[in-house]
This record gives sequence, structure tokens and C-alpha cells, in this order.
Amino acid sequence: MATVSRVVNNNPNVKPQTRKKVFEAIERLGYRPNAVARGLASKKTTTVGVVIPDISNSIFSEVARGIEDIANMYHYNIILCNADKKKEKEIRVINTLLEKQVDGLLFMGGAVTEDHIQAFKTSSVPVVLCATADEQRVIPSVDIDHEKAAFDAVNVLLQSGHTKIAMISGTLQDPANGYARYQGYRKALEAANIPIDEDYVRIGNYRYESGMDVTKHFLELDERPTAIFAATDEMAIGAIHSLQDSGLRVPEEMSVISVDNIRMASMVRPQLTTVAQPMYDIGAVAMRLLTKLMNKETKDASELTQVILPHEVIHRNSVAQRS
Amino acid sequence: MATVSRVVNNNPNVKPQTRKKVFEAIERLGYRPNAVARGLASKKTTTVGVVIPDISNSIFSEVARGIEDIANMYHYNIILCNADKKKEKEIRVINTLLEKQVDGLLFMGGAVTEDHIQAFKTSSVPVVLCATADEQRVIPSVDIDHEKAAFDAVNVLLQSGHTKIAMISGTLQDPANGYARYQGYRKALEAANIPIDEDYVRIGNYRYESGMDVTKHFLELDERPTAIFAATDEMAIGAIHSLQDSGLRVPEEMSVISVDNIRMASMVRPQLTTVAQPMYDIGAVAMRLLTKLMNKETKDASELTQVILPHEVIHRNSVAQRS
DNA sequence: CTGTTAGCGCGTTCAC
DNA sequence: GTGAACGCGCTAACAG
Repeated sequence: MATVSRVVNNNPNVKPQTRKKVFEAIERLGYRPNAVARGLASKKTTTVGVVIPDISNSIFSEVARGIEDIANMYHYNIILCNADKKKEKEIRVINTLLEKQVDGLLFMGGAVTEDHIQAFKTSSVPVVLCATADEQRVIPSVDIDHEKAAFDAVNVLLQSGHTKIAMISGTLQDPANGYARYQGYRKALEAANIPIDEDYVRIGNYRYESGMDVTKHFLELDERPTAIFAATDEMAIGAIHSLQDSGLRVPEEMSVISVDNIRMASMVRPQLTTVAQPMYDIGAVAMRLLTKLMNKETKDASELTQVILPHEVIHRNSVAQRS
Repeated sequence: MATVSRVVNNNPNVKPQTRKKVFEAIERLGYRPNAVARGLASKKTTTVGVVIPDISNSIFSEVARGIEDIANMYHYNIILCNADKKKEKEIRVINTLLEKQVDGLLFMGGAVTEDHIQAFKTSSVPVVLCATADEQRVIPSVDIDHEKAAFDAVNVLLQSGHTKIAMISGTLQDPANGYARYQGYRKALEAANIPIDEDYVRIGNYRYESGMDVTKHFLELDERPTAIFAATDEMAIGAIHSLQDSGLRVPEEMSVISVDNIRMASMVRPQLTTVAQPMYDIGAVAMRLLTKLMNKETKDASELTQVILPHEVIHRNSVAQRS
């Protein structure tokens, strides 16, 4: 019994000959170790929980792939739960994941509230936030600087001579994709001494159709913008098509830029100029950080565990010099 | 001890007053049931394994969402494993999933070989194939009729007066997206008494770029096709852009159709005419079937468990009457 | 309706 | 280098 355990777990204290015999028996009997029993005895399940807003959204599915690849590399499996950024659902799945004794938790969601933090604290397993961060910055996280990314995007427009720049924003309740990117827009304009025109800001819901709708509104303005900054690529693509459907040429008559760099960005005409957010890497780095935390290779929570990944402007064909 | 177990598991044999006291104690102590211990004792983990080729591929991530929604509804969680259609990796994850004592398995992959079936058999938990099927049709599965879907797509072209129809196929080793769709193409042409021209068939790798490359090849032919049937939407979109980049108008000068109906299909110009495959439903129905099998509500494997979901031609703007 | 007793299949001492 | 004994936290029978 114990010797078999040693063999299966690669414990060196086994005579090679015995080891061989055990392996033969394993083969002959079709023995398969029971990971549940092992988990109970060893208090480790080699499983991590990941809560994600929506796996069918390409942004998150790329992050998920990054997570799974690294998890795999360290011999972890992942339990995946969609929570649609609904706080109540998020808390619920965090609890069931904890009941299942996951060795760690990766959280991707909307705002990280005090209730979330309480839920995390009821367990002793490490938590890493992925593509979000709590306001107090007390929980380890990996993300990009959304505000700076938006700032850089708007700057591209500014440097191309645009001054009438509209924004298709996400909801300001959303800290990362919504609020932070809006702040980046404001600050870029302020830095250029351009007053904010409230008519130039409209809230979308991140979807293609909403990008189209908001854009139509901009076209009805007395003083049309000459460029549009969308908080996300999907809305930007909606904007481009709305523009084209109205007979406007992009980028000649209207420039469009956004943040994300989803795969589709290079699969539309004109190809979308955007600020790339390294989705796969965010997942991969977050998972790597979690493995360190699970092995206690690093302090529980310190500034060192707040990682900001770099973003990058990808120049394609949806931005032109203002005519 | 036992009474607590009854309360937690909603066993009716508990006096309401006692139940209340137990709940209070649970609250006060911050007790959280250990699902691993429960799994060991009850031999049920309320967890199902899902092996998927690549979660970052939008086709599969939609299926995954369907799976997870239904799993959630029946209080199951899912362990997700990417296997990239690599047989060796597939077999490996099937085994680790089985070691983790999942209550059932959902398999999405490339070909289902004898080795796969052997691996499934080493465990007694039910297996459902998702968007694939084994040749012998012995394992429960849910999918569409790929051959018929391709047949219908090519027929749309035929009925629009096209006779010179090229195909961007997937590899013929791939039973569903590759071989079956190619067969549908052949049969549609045969039914219309059009001989197969081998120059009109080229293999792509399902990606956008490959759709572009293959299309360039078709344009170099002495006798150009007037329409292209792509095995998947992504390659079709590549084809459209390749055509447009060469100065051809779609659909006026070349029609394009495919199978899948990924979200992007309606997010390109012209919008893609395609045969819709109900990705979300395939996942949802497969998971539902699996729950029935896990509860032994239905026979282990019978013809009843081979479900074929309907597909549907979505007419958009990439196909025109032959001029 | 409630408490007692055995396992579930493993890892981990501790002797040998 | 190997085996025996115990316990992980819970469910499932069985008494009471």
C-alpha cells in the first residue's frame, strides 16, 4: 500500500526492482490512482478555480487559454465558471470553488467589491485578479494600465491633427474598460487643451451593434467629430461599419481607433488601428503568479504582486491625418 | 455529525428546529463543507470533464458556453482542458480527468480513434461526443450533419447559376469539418452533373490567412471560378478580403459562402452568407444528454443518443446571381 | 428523528 | 527499503 504510494508519487526511497514490480502490477490491474482520495489525504487538489465573465467572449477566451496553458505546464487543471460580471453569481461560484478545495483562485469580473474580498478571505488559498484590480490594490493582480492605454490611443488621433474626437465609452461603473478608459480620454484631451464636449461622449455596451448605434448619433450632431475613439475593438468595428453604411469613407472622412486588439481587428477592412492589450499574456502571467503564491515562493500580498503589463499601439489603416 | 450531513444535503429527516440550530452553528463557525471529502464518500464529484481543441477559438468557446450554462443548471462544474486536436494530448487529459473522478466526460476533438474509445472504456462514467462522432456511432454524440450542411451551401451557389465553384477545404483527415464537408461539396456537384475539377479544391488550415492564400491561388487559374465555397467562415472571410484586395467585388464578381455562422460573419462587409451551425445548442444539448446518462435516465448507448441538430442557410450579402 | 459505526482511497508517520 | 496503522472530512447504513 505505502510502497505503491511511493512509486506513484516518485518517492526515491524504493528499490528499483520493487518499483518495477509495482509498475507491472499497476499495468496488469489497470490501476488508476484516485485523485479525490489523494486530495483528501494531501490537502492538495492540483486544481485551480477560474471565474470569468463569459468564455464565449473572445477577449476572455484568449485570457483563458493563457491561463490553461500555464496551468497545464505546472500540472494544474482548471475549473471554469462563467459569472457574467454579476456580483451575486460571482460570490456564489467563488464559494463553490472554495468548497471544491481548489488550490488557488483566478478572478476575472466586474468591480471587485468589499463583499468579494470578504469571500476571498474566508479561505486561505491565494487569489489573483486577472484583467481587473481592487481599488485598494491589496489583492495580487495582473492587468494593463487601461487609462494610459486610452490616453495613448487618443494621442494617436491628436497627433494626426484631430481635435473633434468623440468617444464610445463603456459604462462608467466598470472600473477597467469603462471608467479608466474614459479617464484616459479626458486626460489626453485636457493635456492638449481641448475642452470636453459632453455631446461627444456616449455609452455603449461593448457590443458591435451598440458601436453602430452610438455612431449614428454622432453623425446627427451639428458639428460632427472627425475621429472616434471606442473603448473596445468590437464597438470600433461597429462604428466603422456604421460609417461605411452611411457612405462615409474610413479613414479618409472619419478616423477610428480603440483598445483591445482582438483577432478580428485585422480581419476587417480597413484594418483597425488599436492599442493592443496582451490578453494571452495576462492570463499566463496571472497563472504563473498564482503558482508562485500557491508554493509560497513569494510573500502573500505585496506591491510586488501588482503587475502591469505593457500595451502597444498597433498602427493599421483606420486612422488618417485630418484633412 | 450525521445530522449536520443531513442538513447540508437537504435530507427531510430532520426536525425543523434542529435544522435551524445546525444552520446557526454553521454560520457562527464559518463552516464550509469539503466537497473533496464528500466526493470520496459519495463517489460523486458533481464535476464533469470537458476536453476541447482550443478554447480561444470562437467556435469552441461558444460550445463551451452552452455546456457550462447547462452544467450550472444541474449543479455541475466543469474542468476544461485544451487538447489542440492532438491525439496524444487528448488521451492524456482524458486519463487525468478520469483520475479526478469526474462524473462524466464531454469530448470535442479531432478524429475519435480506437485508442480514444479504449480510454473511455477504462472508466465507467458516461461520455458524450460534442461536434464530432466516432465512425461506428457507438458513443453518444451531438453534432450537425456536416455533409448535408456543405451540400446545402453549395446548392445555394448552384441555384444562383454558378457552375465553376471552387472549394477551400479543411484537411481530409478531419472527419467533420474536413472530410464530411468536402463530401458534401462533391455530392452537390455530382447531383448537378458538374464534374469535379481538382484544381478547384485546395486545403486550408481553417485560419483567415489560409483562406486568403488559397484564394490567391484560385485567381491565378486560367479558368477562374465564379464562386467559392469555404469549409469554414473564417477562411471565407479571408477569401473575401483577398478578393477585395485584388480589386474584385464581392458578390458581384465572385460569390462566397461557407459553413459555421460565427459572430464575425455578420460583422464584415459584405456580410457573409453561410450555413449556421448551432454552436451554443450543440454544447447545451450535449451537456443535457450527459446529465441524463449520469442519472441513468436513459440506456447507456443506443441510437437514441446520436443526436443531429438542424442547420440553416443564412442568406446575407456574399452570394449573387451569376452575371 | 437522531446518534454510532464503518468505510471511501489515499498520504504519512513510525517502527521494523 | 518496506509494511502497519492512522486520519483526511464526509456519507451511508444501522440502531435506537
